[in-house]
Amino acid sequence: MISKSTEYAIRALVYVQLCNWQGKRPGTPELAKEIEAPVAYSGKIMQTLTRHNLLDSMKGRGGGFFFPDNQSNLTLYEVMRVMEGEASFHKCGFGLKQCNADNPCPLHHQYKNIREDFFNLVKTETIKTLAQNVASGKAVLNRVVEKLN
Amino acid sequence: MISKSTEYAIRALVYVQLCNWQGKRPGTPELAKEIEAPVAYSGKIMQTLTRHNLLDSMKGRGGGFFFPDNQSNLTLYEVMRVMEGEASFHKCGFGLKQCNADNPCPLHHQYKNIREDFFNLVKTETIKTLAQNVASGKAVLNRVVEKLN
DNA sequence: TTATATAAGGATAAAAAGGTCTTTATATAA
DNA sequence: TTATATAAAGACCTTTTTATCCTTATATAA
Repeated sequence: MISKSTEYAIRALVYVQLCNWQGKRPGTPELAKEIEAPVAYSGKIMQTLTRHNLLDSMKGRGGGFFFPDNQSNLTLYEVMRVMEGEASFHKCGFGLKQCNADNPCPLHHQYKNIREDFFNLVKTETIKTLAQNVASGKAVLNRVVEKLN
Repeated sequence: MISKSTEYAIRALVYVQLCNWQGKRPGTPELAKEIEAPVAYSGKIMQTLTRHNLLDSMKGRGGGFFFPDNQSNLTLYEVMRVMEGEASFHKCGFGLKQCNADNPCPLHHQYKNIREDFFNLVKTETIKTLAQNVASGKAVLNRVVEKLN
């Protein structure tokens, strides 16, 4: 449903947002460590994201990644579309090339609901909303955090 | 969400069910053609399914695939579990290794609902229910059927 | 200006998923 | 018994996804 690369991308962007809120611009090694992804591969993914203008970057000493005005209203949909393409949202759960109300696969109507719920979710949630969940301590970005008593 | 191999498997099983209802036991070439999948690869998939006893087969002339008593109450869950493993049902949408109510990823609660709906769907639908949709003309198995006026 | 830290880019490699080919075992029919 | 049709099995190949390595461009700091 969501590829590993897209997962890395979303986690990375959430981390960039968190850093930006603190006036910082993380670089690839820092960000890769935080999201527990390979450094070089994370670099490639960030490259894809900046090439598609999902965020900005600065080269050179002190450089890093950041959002314009340090705020991201990117939906997960936009991230996933850049990483996997629009088609990934519309595929038949049964694998048929042609599958619609007129020529439904045997699973069409039931699967349609789930696909729509998913679509709605990624169109609603943004990097910012996810980052807020982390900032407020309601969610975690990577490894399990020890709970205090 | 569902791999191509699992899609082939489900489509093949539905076709076997339809044939069985007509007192026939399809072989690999026939079945592969019907579900529009590569013959040799279909053979491999059928091998996996019979090895896990999701259906029976007969070698030799006049052989083919069939369900005991010509009826299948296999859920899609069981097919998918054999093809992709139990883990595929429980993965975090965000890619976290540890993700649960105590240590939720930022998408945990919203994604949980979708994953549960999907789980419920594959636990409910069976090869037989899908085959019934095709037999009654409410759904198609493969290519688009021309509609008569 | 020079050293250094960074993102970008290109080539390659490793792993996983999807797919092919050839041989073997087994059942049926002539 | 022999020929033939079939599933099973094993080795291999191809494509896609994930990942690595090395070089280049660019910004900052000393």
